[in-house]
Amino acid sequence: MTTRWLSPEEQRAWRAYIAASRLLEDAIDRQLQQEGGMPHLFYSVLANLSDAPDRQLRMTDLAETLKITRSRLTYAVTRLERDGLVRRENCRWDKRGSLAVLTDEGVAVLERTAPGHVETVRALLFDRLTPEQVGQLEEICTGIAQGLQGENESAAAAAEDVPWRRRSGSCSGSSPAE
Amino acid sequence: MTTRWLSPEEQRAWRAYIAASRLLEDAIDRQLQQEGGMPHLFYSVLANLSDAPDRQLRMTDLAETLKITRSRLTYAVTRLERDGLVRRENCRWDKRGSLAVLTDEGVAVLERTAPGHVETVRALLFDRLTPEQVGQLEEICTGIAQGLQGENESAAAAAEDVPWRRRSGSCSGSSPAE
DNA sequence: ACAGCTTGGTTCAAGTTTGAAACAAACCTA
DNA sequence: TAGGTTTGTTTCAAACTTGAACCAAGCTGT
Repeated sequence: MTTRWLSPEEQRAWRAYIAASRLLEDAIDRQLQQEGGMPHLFYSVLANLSDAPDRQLRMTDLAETLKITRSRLTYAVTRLERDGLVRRENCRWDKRGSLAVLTDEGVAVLERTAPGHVETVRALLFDRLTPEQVGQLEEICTGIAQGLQGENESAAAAAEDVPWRRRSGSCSGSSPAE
Repeated sequence: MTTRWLSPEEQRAWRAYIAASRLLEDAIDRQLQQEGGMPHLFYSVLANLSDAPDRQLRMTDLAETLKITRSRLTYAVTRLERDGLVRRENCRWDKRGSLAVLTDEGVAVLERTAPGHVETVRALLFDRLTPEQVGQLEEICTGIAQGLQGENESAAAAAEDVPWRRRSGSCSGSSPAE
């Protein structure tokens, strides 16, 4: 079949998206690097741990919610561990498992860093969006993300006998947002 | 001033955005790596050159439209040059300058790779958006991008005597989209 | 109880990105 | 026109990412 190229509208949207996402991530990385000494992803690791029950999470679960590979997470946690912000513990239920635990120092760093980060996200993104646009953005991104995960999961599910997975419960938590 | 945290809606939107952009870039990178042997950024370099008059662009201009640092572009072009897809020439007007020129082989690779790429972008993004959402996405991203550049440029402009810059003309071109 | 498959994590090398120099050519300005 | 600043680009080391092994521990069927 002959390729269906992007329409002018799609093309404009695509280019705008690329530009915006590149600029936004760069800006946020720079801010976090300066004020927190770490890239955005590492901050997200801390933020996610702080939201988790007991401030700890299994590596795979964390990687999954962050949408990154396990090896990338291993690197991040290793670095954060070296800096004393996270500690590793082995999972008692599953001897293969490894838990990343947020240390007190990690909490402190997170609390010190969060305001500047949120301020930045606000200034660069939300202050420039109307409430409707916030809703639109969420809807668009949720759909896209679902589609992208759905692929893997449905493929995986189709290849599996058991379609539902049991996972350690997450949820709740009121802490320095991300 | 006490930090204004993100509202629940903003928080949801932010998380969804992070997830979507991470998954999307990963998927696109994987596709392009497999079928074209290069990451998305490198493809974009080729695509942008192919749109340019004479299939050539100054390094700085290219970096600017791609929203990346000059040193990042230097690396990309060096690699593409090693692979024979791009060639460097020195700018005659400005002996400091360097031009990146798309080679015939570069054109060929681009033409061979573009359909799969566009197909992917379509499947992962546009096929999941209504026409209105495409418009919304463009508007949102354009605004954000402008804001993010505006900062630098207005800061730079404020620090300059001459507010407008002369740049080699760009525009036009009908080629394997990006 | 054991062979074989799956899952959770890490390791390692190769590739890419970052940011701060280093350079050279162009552009003032006195 | 010499000296000082700015602009265009590259270089270099350190940091980060990727993907393909690899290893150990759980699970399965026999």
